[in-house]
Amino acid sequence: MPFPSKATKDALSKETPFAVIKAACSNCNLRELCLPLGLSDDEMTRLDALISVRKRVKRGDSLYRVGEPFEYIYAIRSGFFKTDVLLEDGRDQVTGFQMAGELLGLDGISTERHTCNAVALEDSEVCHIPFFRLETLSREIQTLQRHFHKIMSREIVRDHGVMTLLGMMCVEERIAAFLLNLSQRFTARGFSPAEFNLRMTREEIGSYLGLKLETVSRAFSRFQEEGLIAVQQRHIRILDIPGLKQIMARRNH
Amino acid sequence: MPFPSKATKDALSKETPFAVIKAACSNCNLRELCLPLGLSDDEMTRLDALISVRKRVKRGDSLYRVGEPFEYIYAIRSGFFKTDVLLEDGRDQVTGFQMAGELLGLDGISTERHTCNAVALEDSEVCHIPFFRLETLSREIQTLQRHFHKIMSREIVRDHGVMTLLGMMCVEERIAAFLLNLSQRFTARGFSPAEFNLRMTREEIGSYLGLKLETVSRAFSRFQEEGLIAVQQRHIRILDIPGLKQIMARRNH
DNA sequence: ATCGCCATTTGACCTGAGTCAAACCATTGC
DNA sequence: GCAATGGTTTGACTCAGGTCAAATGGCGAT
Repeated sequence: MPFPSKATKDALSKETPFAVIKAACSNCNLRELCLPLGLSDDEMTRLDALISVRKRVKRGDSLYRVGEPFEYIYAIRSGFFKTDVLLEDGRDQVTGFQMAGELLGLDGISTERHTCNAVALEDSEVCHIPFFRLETLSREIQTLQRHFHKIMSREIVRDHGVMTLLGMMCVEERIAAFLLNLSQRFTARGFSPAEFNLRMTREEIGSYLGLKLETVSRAFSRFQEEGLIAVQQRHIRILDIPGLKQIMARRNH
Repeated sequence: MPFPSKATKDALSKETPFAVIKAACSNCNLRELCLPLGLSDDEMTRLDALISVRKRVKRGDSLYRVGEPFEYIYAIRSGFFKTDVLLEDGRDQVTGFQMAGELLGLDGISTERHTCNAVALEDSEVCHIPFFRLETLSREIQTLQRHFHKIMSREIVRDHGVMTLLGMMCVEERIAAFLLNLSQRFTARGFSPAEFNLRMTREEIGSYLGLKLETVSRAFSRFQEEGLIAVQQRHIRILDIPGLKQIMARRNH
């Protein structure tokens, strides 16, 4: 990257409103990862027409909260989110981390109310896609319909993966799986597979992986001692990807 | 129920092929739980036209297996299924239990291959719904499209619930949640909320809940001692529904 | 009716992850 | 520059749930 991400972010935040509004799927560099995948130019223009709003969400702010009426699904243009559900007693379970090109809000379709909270873990930009108009359009454009169904199904498959992780993996396997997953997703976005900044706290990682923050911290330290990774606070360098993969293979139980 | 379930099952299995083929959504008593919800008579007839096949799956047989090409989604007409994913080392995680009126196979849409196994836990009957024709039809019938999207979204929300369970509930909470969930689903199907037969082994329950079979067995015994339930092998009588709910509320951690 | 096979239950013991507590470190506001 | 804040690391100890093993009980096949 020519600029550190801080600088890029500042530049973006100085864009004129005009520029922000004009931006849409057709000239978005995420279109191969996001909803418009596979659409013709003409079809993409029609999808563009739906997405009138693109909004900034500041780090720590929520995009939507449990119980709010469902109206949009959201495509992350830039930034990083977590979704979580709260139990009555106040503690919460992180159900996912989402990055650029991924969709948020699919959980709301079922009851037309959001069933989780989506919180920005860094300053982010999201495209608002009016869901009911998206349904209309996907009745007209088969490619769009198909791809939307695939995205929903992919979310179900991802969730099954998390269940497997929570149901039968030990600490080290969970952490290895987590790091490899992030690495793979950063790679798909043109970033380094081996070096990145975590946007979330140890506690959030722990919540996602069904562990306590101390356990996450200890696992990172142990991986560091073993030369698998180099951790410095939120900065991670993966030194031995095959080594991490092997941790998940050698199941000793 | 006028007859014990054994007798009903035998009667069904003696139906003529003719009767089996004619049966379809329009005269299915599950239509209010299943895909056709909300369709007009005319629309339902068009959905019927897709569903040419209804098949029996014997207890222990699989409806589909990981890696098989995806072509249909399946509506359970009668019976009981589990879905599971296998890890390389042979152990498996049960990702769900499905009963009459629920859909199977949504996981396959994303890659057009099945990503889990669906196994009948008792002799069952399923309607085969050719997915690509369903997509076509749902481009024409808005109600069908909407309802299908809701079903997929509901599955995502359900999965989040399981993550919460696996990520932060203790043994007793998991078992209570499991029993209450079954109770509620049986109720929705017109059966007793308080008395039913488990179709799955302790091991399968354990796999679903992230526990070992011995732990499941002990929890059942403890609940029995406390007068919350009466267990006799696979037969469960829930004696104190509020008591079970309270277990999930009084979070002591 | 009986045999053999599983599923289930129960007990005794063990261990991996949680808990509690203290120290450390980086960042931000004054 | 310093203090306050909040995230992170590390250590010592505990315990919920896992492991291993043995006894029991149902049920299908013959």
